[in-house]
Amino acid sequence: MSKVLSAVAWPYANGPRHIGHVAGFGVPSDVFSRYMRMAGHDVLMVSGSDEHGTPILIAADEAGLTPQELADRNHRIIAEDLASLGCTYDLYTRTTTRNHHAVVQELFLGVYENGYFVEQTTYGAISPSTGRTLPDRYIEGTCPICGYDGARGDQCDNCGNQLDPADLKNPRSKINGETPEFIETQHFFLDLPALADALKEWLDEREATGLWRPNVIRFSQNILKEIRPRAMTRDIDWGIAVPLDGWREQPTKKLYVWFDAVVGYLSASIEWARRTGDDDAWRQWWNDPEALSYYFMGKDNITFHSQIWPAELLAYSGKGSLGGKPREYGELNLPTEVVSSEFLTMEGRKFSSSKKVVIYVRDLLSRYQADAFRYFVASAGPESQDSDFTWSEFVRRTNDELVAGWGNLVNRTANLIAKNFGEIPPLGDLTPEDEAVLATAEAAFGVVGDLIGRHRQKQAIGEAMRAVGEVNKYVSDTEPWKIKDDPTRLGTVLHVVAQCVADLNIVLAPFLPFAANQVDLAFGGRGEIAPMPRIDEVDDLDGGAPYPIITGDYASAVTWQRHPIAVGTPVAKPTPIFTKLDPSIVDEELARLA
RNA sequence: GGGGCGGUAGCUCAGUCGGUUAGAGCAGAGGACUCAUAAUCCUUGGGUCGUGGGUUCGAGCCCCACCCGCCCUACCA
Repeated sequence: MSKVLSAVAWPYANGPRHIGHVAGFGVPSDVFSRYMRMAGHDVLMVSGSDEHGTPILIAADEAGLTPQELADRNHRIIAEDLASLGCTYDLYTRTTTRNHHAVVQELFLGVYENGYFVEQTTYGAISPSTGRTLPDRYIEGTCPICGYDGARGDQCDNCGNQLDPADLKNPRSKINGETPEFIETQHFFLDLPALADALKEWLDEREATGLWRPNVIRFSQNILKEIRPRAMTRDIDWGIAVPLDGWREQPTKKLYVWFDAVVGYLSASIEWARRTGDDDAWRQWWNDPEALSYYFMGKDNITFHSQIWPAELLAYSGKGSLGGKPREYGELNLPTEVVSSEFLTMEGRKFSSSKKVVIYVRDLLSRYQADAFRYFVASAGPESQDSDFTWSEFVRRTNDELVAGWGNLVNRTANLIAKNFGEIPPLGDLTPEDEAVLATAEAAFGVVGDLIGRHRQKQAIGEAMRAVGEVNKYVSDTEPWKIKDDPTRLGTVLHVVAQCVADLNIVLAPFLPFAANQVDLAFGGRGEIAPMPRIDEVDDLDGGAPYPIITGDYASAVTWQRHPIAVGTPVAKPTPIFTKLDPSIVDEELARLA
């Protein structure tokens, strides 16, 4: 039994999230966390909405809202979506809480006092009308190399060269068309070179475990080679103030959104502890070197989780080449594992909200079962390479595997028992094939659990479904419908099948939590083996505005082992648990994309 | 441009340290069964492992070059 931190990527709140996002971090992190709880570990699963930064400012301007209003709206939508998916966060919060601001500033001060910030003057573009930084990608003009007129400040899409926005001819703001002003501006840079040795040591140690996905560890080691200081402040009026005299008062100097967002893992843990009434409870996951931490994200975020965030933690803890000592949070644990997924594409194309190549989470969940989507992601998601979501494949996986395989096994088993006994019959003498199928079902706990623990969820659910197939085969082989004149043998067979179904239902529960409860209910249980998250409306702990969070009581999760079924438990004729999809939905959904 | 990942059956993918005849699911073909949402079970056809070289007794796997897709590299997040 270990302390396990499940640190889940923070969705950016400039709009609702699409299914590619939740396929990358949402479903895998929940499957892992559910399993680890069932296996007896003490899991703390945290995340929240990432609400600062330029894109939110721009989206708010376009919508005629303040950034806070926009963030409020999207935070609620994203939280509802994640809860509907069944994601069991101990706390899903947001970055605009006063607690988060205070924790970020404490981290900043720790890093600052230990000397890991350097002040540098840079030359950058601002919008003359707002005084805000104009990020390179929001400037366009004529490429100085090829003369293409639609070049962005960071790169020319025509010739592919990387550019400096100051070199663009006729530069203009993509936001409002005005000519940017180039000014000198002071910023704090995180002294990554002073942390490089410590980062390398940590990565080497992690690599030696052999547990990280190869591309993640290789990529992480590689970016260490060209390490340089990175700006951690911005000229922007939406973000967290720099907690230093002379900076705090400046309305357009804020911490870089990425400095702030990754601190969310810590601030959310602290907020969770404060809400439980034990203010220091978070320290069991952060200060104890034995505690484990797993970070779930898409591959575009690897650099922030295997370099920036560990660097912040090392700097705060005083473990870089400049030394130093931690402040009140003490020495903080570095990630045990950065679990990065690849990308999901949509009918062969990249997701794009503007091009309408998109399926929002809530649209999908309004028409289909959350478990059907979770099954698709677990069995066909972008776990270790990019994968493609197509509606025809979604229909096929749902109908041919989930409904026809697992759903049918559950259904035929409950039907046979309801029809012949109305309750779980007693077990008679066991034949070798009875023993074999029981052994297969029980072995699934070890096989599937081990694979989930090693983040091989595709293989894990494949093994679970293979066991489902073997039980289906057992039913066909024993032909219980032909042995009605031998009630003892019939009862034995049906008891064996019911036990296997109960076993596999637990094994599948991390993947299919909604179905797990329905199956449990169908076989006379209370339907509570897979706990569900809830949304609470809470007050800000430090006097800010109220907001919704995801939380829940997950202690009741069934344990990861065979629970012998009780003879005499009533079993009624079931209603099908999974909905079979009409193939015509493929055309309907494709029409929505056009 | 630089770094990285990938390309295996019609589709989606697995393939450990280089080792026998390259696997699974689905789709296709044939059969069995009837408890079950026409579900299930059995049998079966299907491959130039992106291309071209190389190393080796032996290459899907290692090396080189090239083609294609994707990610990172940027003050997006």
